[in-house]
Parts: sequence; structure tokens; C-alpha cells
Amino acid sequence: MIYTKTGEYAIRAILFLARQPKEALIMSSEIAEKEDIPTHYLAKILQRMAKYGYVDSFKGRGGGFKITELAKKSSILEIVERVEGPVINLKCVTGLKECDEENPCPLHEEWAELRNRIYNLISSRTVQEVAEQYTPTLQKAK
Amino acid sequence: MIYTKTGEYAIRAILFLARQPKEALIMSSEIAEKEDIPTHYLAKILQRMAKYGYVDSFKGRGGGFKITELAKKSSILEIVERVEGPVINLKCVTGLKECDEENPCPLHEEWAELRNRIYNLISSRTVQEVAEQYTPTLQKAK
DNA sequence: TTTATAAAGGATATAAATCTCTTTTAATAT
DNA sequence: ATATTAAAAGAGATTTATATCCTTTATAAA
Repeated sequence: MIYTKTGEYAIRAILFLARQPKEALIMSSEIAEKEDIPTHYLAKILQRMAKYGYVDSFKGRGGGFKITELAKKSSILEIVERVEGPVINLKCVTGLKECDEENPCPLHEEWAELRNRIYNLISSRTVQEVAEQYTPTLQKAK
Repeated sequence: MIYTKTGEYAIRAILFLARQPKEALIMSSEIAEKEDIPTHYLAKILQRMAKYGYVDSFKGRGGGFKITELAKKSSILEIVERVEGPVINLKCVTGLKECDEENPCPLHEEWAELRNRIYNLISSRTVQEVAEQYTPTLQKAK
């Protein structure tokens, strides 16, 4: 995985919520169980995502979380970066500090291309698109 | 960067040593200074790399480190994995636990391809090859 | 007014990164 | 020979960040 567990959990949770029926409220404990994420840690992540406007939270009996329109039209990259900070920095795979566009190390060009493709992969589709494309696959699985 | 600082420092140090004149002994403090790595931390990493046979160490006055033949013909990936454990795990960018070859998530195929290319990039060339190709670039820079 | 839920804030655990101090070793100067 | 010096080796203390857990409070519904 290219991001930390925090980012991974955030994405798992948001994609889970994106697959639920519209307007349904889901308890954090349910997400934790179904997606196999530590309960209390997930609660914190959801709390933060609520602040960022990616989920709406409802307290009290019958409460829970649902995904917002903002999150649906955000990319995976956007959400992960919001939750955990920059994903993959710009440094080259050799890590050489002298290495840049001016004085590229032997791996620089190809790495730059791959990095761009990774960025593109996780930023060119919305959460909703990913969730919608994935749902049929999951249904076949059962 | 796709690995931790430990792995990055290890590669920077080994590539630095690979660019030195044959048989020259370099002090860890010199590597630390030139490559901008915390002195004592680097010392530890070099210590471990000596155990793995990637560098030869010489104690006492006039001592220092030099790269071994083993390291010269190893890939960046091999050295990093030895020093810090597996690089990039197999999990998909969505992190979904249901996602696999059987039930690929929408990003699965492309991610698998990119992951393979990254592996290839850092495993198909030896440290010596990388160092040799880079030396002329660095000389032009001065 | 009881109960189920999220919010909030800490407390603890774990791991990575960094620094400190002592010991061992080898070369050099006396 | 012996003392001094310069280096790595090794043990471990500290710091920082991440991950995890726990306890209390606020809120809404029954």
C-alpha cells in the first residue's frame, strides 16, 4: 500500500458507505466489523472525516454515518491527503538529493512517469464511480 | 518515496560508496555529511549493512567503509528489503479486503501493472550500473 | 428518564528515527 | 613497548509519529 493505515481505513470506510443505500445511517461499529478495522480507531477517523465534510454524523439512538455529496465526487487521493497528508512525495526512488530534472539519476524519468500514473489512477475517478463499478463484482462474488 | 527513511538512507549511502575510487575507505561521518544523513543513525545502518555483507568495515584510525562486490551486483530492491523489510505490499490502492484477482476492484488491474513496473524499475539494474550511469551526470553538474 | 449513539479527549502501545555513551580495535606517535 | 588517537561496534535512552484503546460527555430517540 502506498499510504498509511489511517488513509487506508479512511478509504475502506468511505467506499463502504458509498455502497450503502441512499440515506441509510450506518454505525461506526458496523463499518469496523464488516471492513475489519479497529473500532475506536475508525471512530476517530470518521470524526475527522465529519469535520472535513466527507461524512454526515448523527448522534444519539438510531444515529450513525452517511457519505456526503462532497465525498462522492471527491477522488481517493483527495480524501487520503486530507486525512493523512501528502501521499508519496516527489523524491526519486534513488532518494539522491542531487537528483532532479536538471541532473536526473538513471531511474528518474521512468519513476516520474510511474508516479504520475499512480497519481492519475487514484485521482481521476470519483469515489462514487469506483463504488458503482465495484458493486456488481462484489455481488457476483456472493 | 516508496520506502522508509532507513531504506532511503541505506541506498543513498551505498550509491555514494559505489561512486568512490576502488579500495578507498570512507568514514561514516563523511557519508553522513555529504549525503545529509543523521550521523549516528547512518552509523547503525552501515553496521547492519556490514553484517549483511554489503559493506566491509575497518575499525581504528584510518578506518572506514567500502562497498563489497555483493552490493555492487545487488539491486536497489534487494538492499532495501534486506534493511527494512518488504517494500510496498501486495494490497491494492483501494485497500479493500475483498479485492483480489478473483474479484478485482476497479483500480486493481492498473495498480497491479504499475506495481510490477515499480518492482522492475528498482530490481532490474544493479547498484553498480546505476552508479556508473549517474556519475557523468553528476560531473556535468559541477 | 432510560438507552443507544457519536464526539471528545486522553492513555497506552508500538515502531521508526535520532542521539548518547561506552567498548573494541587498529594505527601512529612517543 | 606504551600511550594516544581515530575509527567502528554495540547497548540503550530519547523523541516523534502512528496506531490503538478507554473513559467521559453530549445528544437524540424511545
